[in-house]
Amino acid sequence: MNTNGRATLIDVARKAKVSTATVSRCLSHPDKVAEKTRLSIEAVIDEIGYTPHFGGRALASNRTGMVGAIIPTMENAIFATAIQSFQETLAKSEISLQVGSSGYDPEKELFQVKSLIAHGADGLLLTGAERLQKTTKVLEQAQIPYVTAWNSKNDISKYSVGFDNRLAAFSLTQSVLDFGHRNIAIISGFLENNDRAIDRVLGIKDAIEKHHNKGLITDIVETKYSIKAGEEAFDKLMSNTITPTAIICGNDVLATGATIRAKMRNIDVPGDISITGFDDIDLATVVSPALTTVRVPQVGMGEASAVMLMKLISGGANIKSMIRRVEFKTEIMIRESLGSVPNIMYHTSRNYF
Amino acid sequence: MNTNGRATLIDVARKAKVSTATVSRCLSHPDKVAEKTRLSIEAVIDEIGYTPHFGGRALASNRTGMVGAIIPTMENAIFATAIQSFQETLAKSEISLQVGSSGYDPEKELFQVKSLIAHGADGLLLTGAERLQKTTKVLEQAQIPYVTAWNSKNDISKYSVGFDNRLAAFSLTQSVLDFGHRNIAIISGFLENNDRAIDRVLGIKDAIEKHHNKGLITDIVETKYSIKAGEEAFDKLMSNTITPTAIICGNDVLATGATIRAKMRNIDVPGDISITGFDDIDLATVVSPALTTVRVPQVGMGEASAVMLMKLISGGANIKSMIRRVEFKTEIMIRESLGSVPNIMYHTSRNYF
DNA sequence: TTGAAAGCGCTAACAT
DNA sequence: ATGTTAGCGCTTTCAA
Repeated sequence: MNTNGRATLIDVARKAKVSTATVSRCLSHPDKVAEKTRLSIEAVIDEIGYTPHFGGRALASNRTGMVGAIIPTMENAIFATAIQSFQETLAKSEISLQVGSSGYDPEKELFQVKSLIAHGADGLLLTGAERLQKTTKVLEQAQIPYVTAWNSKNDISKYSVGFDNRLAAFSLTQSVLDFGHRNIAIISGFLENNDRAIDRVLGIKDAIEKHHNKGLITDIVETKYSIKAGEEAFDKLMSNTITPTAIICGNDVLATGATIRAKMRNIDVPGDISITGFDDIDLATVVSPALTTVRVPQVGMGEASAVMLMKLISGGANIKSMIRRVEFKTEIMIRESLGSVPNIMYHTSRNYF
Repeated sequence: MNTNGRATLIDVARKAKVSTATVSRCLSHPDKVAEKTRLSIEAVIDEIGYTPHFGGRALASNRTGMVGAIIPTMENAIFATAIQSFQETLAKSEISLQVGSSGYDPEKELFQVKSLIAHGADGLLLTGAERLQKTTKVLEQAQIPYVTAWNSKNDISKYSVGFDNRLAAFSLTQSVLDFGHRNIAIISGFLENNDRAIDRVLGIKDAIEKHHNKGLITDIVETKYSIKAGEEAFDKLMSNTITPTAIICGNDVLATGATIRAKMRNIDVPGDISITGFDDIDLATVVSPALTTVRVPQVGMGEASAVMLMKLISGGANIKSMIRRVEFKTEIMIRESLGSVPNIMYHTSRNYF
């Protein structure tokens, strides 16, 4: 018993009449201990409810069995789901996960990185490719392995798991153009410090350019990622002098907000206006009409980044030969919220009734 | 430099020409160090990118500045939101959070509890009041402070933050009965090992009993918490010989599934059948018709449990006088999905057209 | 297969 | 205000 009344290795050793070394071995390399010894040690451990002290272990072995992940927020299902599968994959190898959220703020991210390193994370999962120079410096000085997720571009020298946001947005926009839309508005998350959001906007512009600029971006509203913000952005767009026939949203949460507000205002989707999302979370199919969106491989990314990070941590010779980048494909999910451009003639004639 | 090339306190001390104690003090109690000394130490720390080793600190001080939380799953927004506010509240006091998920499995919960204790959690947040005896034993033997959330009953001797699931379900069911419903079905999460789910079912039964059993529970379907499961449960209920006029669901996710499936099958909600949820997450207002549900104080619970846990950890004399239980009120949100019992006459007559 | 003992990096009590 | 030093609980090398 230590001064806090907590059982220690020594207590176990005494009670089992073996040395601390044997108890330690029994825990870390059970196969190197005689069956009989092992059983009696395990009995004692159970009896006095011993759990190894993490600090001692970390100090002696310089490994914690813990990795950290920093995501913008757990409130968006897309991150929650990915982090859940990340965690489940780690748990299979008895690695635990410490989570921090940055709230899309690079300063907060730096703070969390420092905190996780200080707390002995064996490795880190970060969101997106861009961060403060200082953060990168801290990461390198700590020599801590890390994987970035959600963005497979702009990240040549590092380990990353993700998809091409720009390309995905490009494909989605092509579908929108194919439906005949020319006046397109964008509701995006704040672009500053958010490479995923920036890439998505760039992808949209790429597609319009490729169509010889026959498309027009009527407006870009930047706002926070919430349903309410999506609703307000929709209002803003509809109060402009040039209104869009299609709204491309930075994610499903924003698109859901826009769709809800359209319904409130008796604006038909997609009859009067088309709306698209990004991510394909549950909301996308629950809202009515169901959202045309981009399916993002949440679960796959969680698993792949866990596997990559674990390889990086166990290190050794195989690191040089390992895959540094996993790029997932995305899929455009065409659903009801995207339709043809409204026929102006019809609209006009309707006024006669 | 240690063997891993990581900077240590000694490196800082040498470079700053002071003792390790002074560096340590500079980090933990900056006010006890001369301004000048502090500045030069901080400069060195920045220069060589030193971050303190968590294990060493934990070992020496027996505090980690980390707490653990175990929730069933991050995929349900109700837990994600609560855990987010829990984390934000902790972060204000520079306490970090390690999250584990149990998947509603008490064995997994035990595993996570052990893991978090082993990793030096200063305290724990657990979900619900019931757990394996063994888990309780481990918690007590480790003498680790913990708070339970989501259930304010059945937990007299412990520290808890939550609300009365049974009472909330009771009130909700009263509303359902007030609308004239007598044939009521339940779609619940698996009841085994889930005290919140059990309490909700009990609350429903309480209300029906109070109405002199004029109500009838036509069926209880237990299933996992997913939209798809809610859909399938709806099908099951409609294939019974006695069909309900109202379905009370264990949470919003299940209710969303049921509502979606009703729409698919051209069954009008609430015209033909009423549906209620529980939690009031985003889904509840996004699905159409919007769900009548119970608003659960997600953010409040997250904050309150963080505050309570931090008090418990800092300990001292104030523990005896502190509040051991915070019980939040819930609110019934009446929305479109709950309506009057369908008029059979009308239904019959409709067949004439 | 097991034991003895030397640290791992840090904190805090005590000494200066 | 700063330095000295004894551990904190564990792992791991080396020896038996």
